[in-house]
Amino acid sequence: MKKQPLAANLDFPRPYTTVDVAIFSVAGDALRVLLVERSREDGGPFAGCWALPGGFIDIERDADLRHCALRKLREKTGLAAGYLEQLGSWGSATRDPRGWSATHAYFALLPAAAEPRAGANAAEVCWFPVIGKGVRVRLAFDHAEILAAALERLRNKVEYTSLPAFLVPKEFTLTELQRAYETVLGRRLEKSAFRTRVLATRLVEPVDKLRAGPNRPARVYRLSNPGAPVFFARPFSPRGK
Amino acid sequence: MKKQPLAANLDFPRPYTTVDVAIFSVAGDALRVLLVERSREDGGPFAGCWALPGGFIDIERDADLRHCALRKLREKTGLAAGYLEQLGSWGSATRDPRGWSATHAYFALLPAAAEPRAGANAAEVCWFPVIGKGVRVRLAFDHAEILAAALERLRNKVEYTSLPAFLVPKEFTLTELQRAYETVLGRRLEKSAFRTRVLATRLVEPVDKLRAGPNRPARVYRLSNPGAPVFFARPFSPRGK
DNA sequence: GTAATAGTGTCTATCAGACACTATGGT
DNA sequence: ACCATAGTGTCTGATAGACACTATTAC
Repeated sequence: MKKQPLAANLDFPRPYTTVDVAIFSVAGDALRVLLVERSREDGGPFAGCWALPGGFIDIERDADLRHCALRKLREKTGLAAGYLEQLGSWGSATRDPRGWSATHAYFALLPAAAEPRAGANAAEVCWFPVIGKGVRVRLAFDHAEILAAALERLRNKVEYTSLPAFLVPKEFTLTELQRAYETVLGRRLEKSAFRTRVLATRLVEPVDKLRAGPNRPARVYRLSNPGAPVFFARPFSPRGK
Repeated sequence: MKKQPLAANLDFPRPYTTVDVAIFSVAGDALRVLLVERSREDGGPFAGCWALPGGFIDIERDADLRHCALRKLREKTGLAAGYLEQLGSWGSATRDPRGWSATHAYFALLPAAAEPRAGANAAEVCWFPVIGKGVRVRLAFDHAEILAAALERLRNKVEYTSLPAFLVPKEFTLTELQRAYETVLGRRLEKSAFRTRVLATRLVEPVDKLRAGPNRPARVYRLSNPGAPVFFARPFSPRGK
């Protein structure tokens, strides 16, 4: 049985360590995810392939994993995330052809209105519509698997949390919020049940504004506590069983 | 703006990478977690301090993160886990005094009967009762935080999954299963509601045995699908709101 | 008034919790 | 017969979904 290495001897090989972020937003009636095109010139693997934004941890600049994820997000979108959650980690001997590597994956939600200024390397960044469990292009590394996990987590949580509130502008009507839920879930919800649920929690609070239109104006709301999501007691419709 | 390193130049500093496992089981009416005492001789940090079992990834032996976690579990308990789930990852410049490090944390559930043979280094391994959000001893690194997160995840999931079935021997009565739920939750459940829920799902199937006692014998059950946990449509009692 | 969407009230099926009841073996 | 625990039946309160109804603005 092999002993743990001594403190004086920490020079055994270590995995490459990266952070990747699945960044979602809604446009119209579609959920979309931000992807970057990998360089064709630096000789790295999966050249020209689309991938989740991410990269190596910079131990000089990143105080911790979350800060690293926030930095990736900022560099690609120029925006602060409405919501950032750790998704999990993927590590194996084979996921990167250069050797044993592990990535810490996050997922982020951006409000619809906020169009990313597409940071430093604009041409390489693009929104892709989500179709089923992923996107139509082949992704680098195991990013298809990570994206599928992010989508599963997002869709699960939408059933019993207020996460879609982070996909909507700061001020919104209840109908707009309901549309965000429906876009992520891929199915319609009952207006009455939706409003009852949302208003029964302390999720939103009314703003003293009305949204005009060719009809009765809608009350405008904002999040009561923009920092943290709300958990509902039950999912939207009984599943499983 | 700093560029990603070229493929030819991957020699920039990388974080130390470890895997840690919070291993739970029940004994009597108490939930307990397995801890190891850190060596006082190898000059490593937190000497003599209790810690979650874990250590550096061995890129020669560990095919992936999960295998690494299974290896740690096997080395400390000599047992295969009934359940092993990834919990999350913790990484920062300061959590390990030796430098930037990241750990991939898992949590595992062991059946009550299975007493660990306490692997290679028996004297250093010990079960500690869980009290509130952790244990009574000070833990190394940020392991108190990781343990608290594991407990929170476990207690949350117990509300709407069959996880406690992995804390119970292969064959069990419904009352024994209910006790496992109650031990983790820290509160009593209604017998009738509990049985209805458990039997309504395909969680368990009867074994052709009875458990004798100074009373009416109880039917013995086993898991229908020992591989995967079952998710219930609702938590045990409405929370939140 | 009409169109269109905002917002509310009512009914019902479902189900968890409560609790009392019956069942069955050991002594 | 009695005890202790296994296991079941019934009632009730809460609530999500369904759906119809009212409200309010632009035109």
